[in-house]
Amino acid sequence: MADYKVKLAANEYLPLRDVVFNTLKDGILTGRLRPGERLLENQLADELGVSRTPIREALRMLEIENLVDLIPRRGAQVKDMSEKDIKNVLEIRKVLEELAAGLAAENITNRQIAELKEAHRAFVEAFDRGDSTEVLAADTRFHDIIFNATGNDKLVQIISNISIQIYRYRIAYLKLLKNISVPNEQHIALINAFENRDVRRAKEISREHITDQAMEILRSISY
Amino acid sequence: MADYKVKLAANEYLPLRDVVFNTLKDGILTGRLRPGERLLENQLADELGVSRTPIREALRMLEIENLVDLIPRRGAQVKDMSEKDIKNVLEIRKVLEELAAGLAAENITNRQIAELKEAHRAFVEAFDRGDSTEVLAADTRFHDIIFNATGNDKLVQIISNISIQIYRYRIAYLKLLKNISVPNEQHIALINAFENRDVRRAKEISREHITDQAMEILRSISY
DNA sequence: AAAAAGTTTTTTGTATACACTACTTGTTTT
DNA sequence: AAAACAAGTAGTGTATACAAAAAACTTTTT
Repeated sequence: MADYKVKLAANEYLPLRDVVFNTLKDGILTGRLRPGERLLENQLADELGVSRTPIREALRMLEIENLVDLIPRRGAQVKDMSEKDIKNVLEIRKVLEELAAGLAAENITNRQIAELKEAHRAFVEAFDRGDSTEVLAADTRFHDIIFNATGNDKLVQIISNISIQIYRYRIAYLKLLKNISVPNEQHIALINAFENRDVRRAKEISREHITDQAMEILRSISY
Repeated sequence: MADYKVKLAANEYLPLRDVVFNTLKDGILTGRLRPGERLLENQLADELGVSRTPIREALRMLEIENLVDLIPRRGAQVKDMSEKDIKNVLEIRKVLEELAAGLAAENITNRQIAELKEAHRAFVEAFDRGDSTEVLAADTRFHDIIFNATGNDKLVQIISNISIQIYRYRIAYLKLLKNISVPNEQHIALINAFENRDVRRAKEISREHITDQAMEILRSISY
């Protein structure tokens, strides 16, 4: 009874490489580390209070995750994305989200639909409060529930992977969002389609939703 | 004039981590390293004649690439895929290949169409010779030409990433392939759609092609 | 003053050392 | 004989050392 704490502590172990990986990833996603910025091993090691070994391993992981560019003997830098890259990613996201919406409509549970409603409520409420960080968090949660409802783990992973690449630009777009009515209606319509297990309609709304969002993101980056 | 060799040599440099990464990747794809097999750092270091450092970095990369599983303090092993995982991947591949076929129909050059015909010719010829390795190589080439014709680098990368995960099982399927007439007709019809820049038709055939292939792969693994 | 050559400094690449955890084997206890 | 315990062994995690290349800075040459 008293040893659950010990067990928890045992599971809390994370290799330093993963701590570094998460720290750098977060830094890149939030924009604290800017595109093009050099990532010097010694400097990072000093800042994070570890040796170069876990830093280097984390950089290799970030390279494969497409968050940093790595040139042999030259070092690493935060990946920069061109407008074309963003367009390309959004194009992929569109078909994957559509696939996800269709699968979710087939497999979603009532419990998950309730969670979806709750996430949407938080989304609207955060927007009214003007809390753009929470707007993004709630929106991400809303979509994550859908992905998990697909029952396709690989899809969850791939969408999360490509979403991460454009996360920075999605923040920018949501901060500029003045009117919530369109995404609001789309979320409600999507929940509705799920309640009716209407695959065709869920795909249709999803496609629309991502297309609209893509247009807004692209507009917001070409200031 | 004489220094092109020097220049080549200069560009030939690859860090050991990348050499190790490529070696292990190839081993996993060809099946020399079996699913579930443990990858011991010391053993690999001895076999490849390098220290543990590049081995470890390569293992981190392979983890993110989803080719190995990595449990902290326990080590790495070649990733095993369940039938469900394979189904999941094929489901994703279907929509991405369809997207690729549509984009390719819009953007493909006559030069690329010629390459496509050549790859298809090699495919048929290898099949007639009973050379299943070359069948797979030619088929891969055929699809790679299409991906590159999309003009969407991110798509190329993601499809290659997920294709790699099921590469082992695609080999098995192609080795069992007794009759080439269906893929043969589909390839020809696809080339035809490209020649006419017929987006809708290209997508349709692609969907069919991958659906058929998926069914065959799934049948071949559930012996 | 600009270019070239040489020198120092910074940074990455690789190997190695040591600590600590997980596993194995053998022993003791019941 | 099974379970519990205790070495001993093998393996991963992290830090550090040194080599080699790239970058920055100086000096020399023109």
